[in-house]
Amino acid sequence: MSFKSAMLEDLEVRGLIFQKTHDELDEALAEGPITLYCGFDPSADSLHIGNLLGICVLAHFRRHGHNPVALVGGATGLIGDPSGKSEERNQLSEEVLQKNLEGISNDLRKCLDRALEMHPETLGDVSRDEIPIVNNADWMKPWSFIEFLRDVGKSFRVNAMLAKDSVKTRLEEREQGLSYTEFSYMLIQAYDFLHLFKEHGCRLQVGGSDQWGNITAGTELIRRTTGDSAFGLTFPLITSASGQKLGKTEKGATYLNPDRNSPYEFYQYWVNREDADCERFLRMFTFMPHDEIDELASIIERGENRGDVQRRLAHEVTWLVHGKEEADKAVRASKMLFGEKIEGMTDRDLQSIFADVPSTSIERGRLESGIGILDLITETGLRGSKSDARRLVQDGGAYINNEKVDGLDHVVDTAQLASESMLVLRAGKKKYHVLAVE
RNA sequence: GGUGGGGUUCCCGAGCGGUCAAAGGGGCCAGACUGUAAAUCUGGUGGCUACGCCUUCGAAGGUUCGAAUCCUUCCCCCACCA
Repeated sequence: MSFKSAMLEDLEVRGLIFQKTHDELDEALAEGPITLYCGFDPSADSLHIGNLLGICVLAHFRRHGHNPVALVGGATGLIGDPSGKSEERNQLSEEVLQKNLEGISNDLRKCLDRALEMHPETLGDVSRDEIPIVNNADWMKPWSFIEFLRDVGKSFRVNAMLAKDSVKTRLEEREQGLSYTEFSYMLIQAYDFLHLFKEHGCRLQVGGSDQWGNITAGTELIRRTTGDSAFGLTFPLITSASGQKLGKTEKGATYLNPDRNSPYEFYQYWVNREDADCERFLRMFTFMPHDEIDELASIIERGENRGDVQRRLAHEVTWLVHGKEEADKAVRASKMLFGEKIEGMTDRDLQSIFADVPSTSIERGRLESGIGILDLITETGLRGSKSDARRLVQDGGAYINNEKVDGLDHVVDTAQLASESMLVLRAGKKKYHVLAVE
């Protein structure tokens, strides 16, 4: 398939087109910059990796010179989108919602701005204007129920609503059912589109493939009330090559907010992607030139990947979400946390690298006179008993500053500090503990 | 209420007088290999002042030089009968 617009061409290559409402979108995009939007659900105080694709799609549009608008669902968040949900959602209190709105607006703004500082070689002619972040509560709240039913509800056929996938699936699962509240959700999202169309000249809504029903409800409403046509475009639902949902780990979702998941954890999420996912993810989530991605892909194809491709991917995405400085730090921390000898560091460095690692402080005097390794391992809680600690050392699984402890009678003293006042103990491959003298 | 079977270490499960800190498997912990993956392989898996000692086999008593193993009582599970 060939496109007139560079924009759709690019999205196609990136694998980001799932469905679009009509092909005229291509012409519209070729003619010049258009305004488009994507909505984000305030179900938590931070977005997570599952939301990242929407951000990236907006960013791709922005880098092509179009004008994205981000919508946060201050109104819809009070209702709950039934799309793709098997059960009725818990309603959020106004207070929590407010906090969530601030959190995700913050995430959105940062990412969308950083998207412009990356890869100038693929950056088009763009506007540096601040991206509008709008809240649908601002225009939904003033409506009275009666007025909304008369003005907006009139344009919806229940038959059509019932036919939508999001509604149909829920009704078929009789156990769950669907509240009137959630059933009405699509009216609000449809009205959002109409509102943005009128007020911001917004002609395109993008979203995940599960949003198709809500998006087309919007384009229909615009056609009925104004006679104009607006567009919808969805991107595919992303799963890993092995079928895992994007962003999910054993511990749950990985969030964009550094207070929830540190930049290091975020970076690690991407480092741990399978080979088979790397090329796709590089295209979707980074702004690297395609020939550069081709090159990385060929490394994997030749079977020569030693994790470099993942590290490259991780650095790019971490930069987008947490900034370059944090991304670089995550790279350094990863080296330390995966075996590189720790020495000649400052307390500050160690503190930031091992921020999430448990630590114990100890009196300077005790360390000066030396502490047996077995005592140290039990006191720091790395092992629960001395017998257990003994086994660890015998197995060769005990490390100080990433150097293997040589024997059971090893004595630790101040000479082994890796920085002014800290040293790093390790049990096995991953379990770290920071010891600090006070 | 009656009869039969059973409660073993993190879990499952063998053991039925000394050779039992207790087979085997799972899990877990390490190590090797590797790319911070998976798989595989190796070792370990009650505690301690450690070639020895102490505490563990539902609970409490008892027999015995010696008990997870035998006896008594109690508690709890399961099956069948009423």
